[in-house]
Amino acid sequence: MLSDRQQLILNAIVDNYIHSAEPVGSRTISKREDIGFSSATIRNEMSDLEELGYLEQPHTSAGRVPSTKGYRFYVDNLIQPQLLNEAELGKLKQLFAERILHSEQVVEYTAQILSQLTNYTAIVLGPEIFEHRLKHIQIVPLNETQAVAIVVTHTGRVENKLIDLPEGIGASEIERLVNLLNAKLTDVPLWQLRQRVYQEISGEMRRYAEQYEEMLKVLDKSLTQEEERVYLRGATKIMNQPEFRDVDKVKDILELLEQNDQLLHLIGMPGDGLTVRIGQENQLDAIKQCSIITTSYSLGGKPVGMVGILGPTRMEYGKVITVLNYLAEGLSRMLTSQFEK
Amino acid sequence: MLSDRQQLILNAIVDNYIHSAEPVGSRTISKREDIGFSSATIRNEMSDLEELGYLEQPHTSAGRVPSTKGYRFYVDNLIQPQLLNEAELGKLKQLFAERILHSEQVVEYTAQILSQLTNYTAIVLGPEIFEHRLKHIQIVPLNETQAVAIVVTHTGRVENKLIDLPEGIGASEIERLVNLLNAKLTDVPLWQLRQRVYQEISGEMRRYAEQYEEMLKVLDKSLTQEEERVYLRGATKIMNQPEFRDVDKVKDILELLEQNDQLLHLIGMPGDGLTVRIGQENQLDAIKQCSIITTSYSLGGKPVGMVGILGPTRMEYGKVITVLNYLAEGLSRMLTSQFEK
DNA sequence: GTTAGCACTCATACCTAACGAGTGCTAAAT
DNA sequence: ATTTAGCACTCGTTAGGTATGAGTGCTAAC
Repeated sequence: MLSDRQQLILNAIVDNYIHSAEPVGSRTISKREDIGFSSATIRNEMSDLEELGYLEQPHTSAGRVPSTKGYRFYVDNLIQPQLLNEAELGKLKQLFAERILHSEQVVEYTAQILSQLTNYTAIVLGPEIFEHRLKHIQIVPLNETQAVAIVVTHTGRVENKLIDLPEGIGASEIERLVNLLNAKLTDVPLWQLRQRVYQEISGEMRRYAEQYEEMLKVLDKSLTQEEERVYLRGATKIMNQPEFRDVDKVKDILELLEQNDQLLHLIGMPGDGLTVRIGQENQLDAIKQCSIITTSYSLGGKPVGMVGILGPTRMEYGKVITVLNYLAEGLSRMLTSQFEK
Repeated sequence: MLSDRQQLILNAIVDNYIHSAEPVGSRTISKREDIGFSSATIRNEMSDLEELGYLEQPHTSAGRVPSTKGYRFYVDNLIQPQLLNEAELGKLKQLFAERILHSEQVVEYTAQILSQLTNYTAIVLGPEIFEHRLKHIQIVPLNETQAVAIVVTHTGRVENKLIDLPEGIGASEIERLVNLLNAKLTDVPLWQLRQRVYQEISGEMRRYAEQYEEMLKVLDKSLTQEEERVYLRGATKIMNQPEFRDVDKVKDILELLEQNDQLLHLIGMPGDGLTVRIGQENQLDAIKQCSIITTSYSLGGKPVGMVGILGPTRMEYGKVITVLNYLAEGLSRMLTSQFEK
């Protein structure tokens, strides 16, 4: 375990490096107000910290830089919660004051503001719709073979899907089906829909005609649609970081961020609380020099989505964590209140 | 006007530069198979071409590089239509073979394929819905104060908007309104909707109650929604270009591309045919070292959307133009056939 | 245990010289 | 009148060599 002084010094080094982006030397630390030792003492401690794996030296005559282990210790033990200033708080409150918005849009704005506030890249995973309850279902035929199935949830989310109609089905039959579905399935949570369709409806429907068998398959398809929506904002912010002035490094990262499915991996699954993945701890090579902080937001106590920040390992962990917590909480409150109406 | 030989040489220089990205010297040109002159002769011609403004010299002891004017002449007069190879054609045909897709999704894939095929950045503007005819309209109340208005067009496009309900309006009244709307407005082109609502419906509605006045405003709002959808793919491709190995240059461009409204400016309005904007000809500083080639695709003869490519001024104009034309035509055919059903 | 002092390391900046790609001009060849 | 060979000249790029200084590690004194 690290001594108090070692912790003090490690903290000072990480802190300094986060703001300067330059390897920090013993003299710099000894000059800090909160440190009362000479550079020689610091040097000795630094040497020890390096031996223990908390610091690294780019080359012999340079200062020290925190290692992944160093950041990890910093995040787990040293970090102090940071308060937001007026302007920042204002922006956040403004977001949650918006009223006439789909929950989806709120999430989109959240990503925007998250990125603006932190100057890092924001990744937000839209709320999973499992918990949402069916408000209305509609099937609109376009021609003899195609129709659009539309599902509206009680929070105002609208999903739609183009479907192929079974041959020989008529408008009136579709209408009958839609009425039946609305009568039986309103207020059923989406995650139960498939099951309920089979349990309650299929029996009744089978009476009508064998086309319904086909129809059922189609319905099933349109109900299980569950597109993952990830919002990415401020992807270019990484280029403001001095350690990413190299096109090749940046390219790998941005190419990664261009792929939606990779974003899903990065952001993780709802349910994990605040998670910090630092540098080497990341699986993907492209972001081994980055850190990702994520947390989930919830709806009625159940986690349904994620908000996250991607930045350099040399990230302002304190601030980012504060902002993320604040936003996740706000989002949760907002969604929950919408949910309970 | 340029002599035949000058044109031949200019063509050779642009061609060479496009593939090498290095200033091209007189010897390089004289060694080409299609050129039968010594380097000295080429030098003299180059000197003339520079004086005329078609070429530029980065510095005295370097070769020549085409100026914007040079590229312009190349594009307008020298370029030869390029044929696509098997693999490329295959990919394009595959796209248009897909059947069960919203037109919106086809457009999205188009951007993807465009970028893959050219190795440049693709920008595609989704089809404007003016021409689309109303198939179905639905208003789903969520609670006492809010509802979702849904508009389905006959091509299967679904628009939805969260709206505030006027106070005191009941579910049955909404239903009556929706029925009225569907009865009167089906098959009306979207661009006429607002007008028709006022002309035909408002009179009848006014009879019911004064709430409808409020309701009308809301409807109007939800019908005029017309979100511009721009699809951007392969934004990072620009980093493959040797002249964009500099983070600062790339940053400006990518930041521009992050802003949806700016993308709209870049891509232009449907209606313009094939347009090439080269380097300095672009308004925005960030892309004065880039060229943009756009063309529109249409629906039933009327232009409704745009496809475009953003690349370095040193772009493979011939190939890009071929691909764009091919895709725009294919898209038009596909949309039109869907439209006519 | 702490600190002052000092030799040592090594990335960076700066300078200079050599190199060579490419030009422009002139004079000879066609 | 063109075209071309020849050659001096320009200037960006590269390589080598040195000075600089930030920072270390070690030792000896406090």
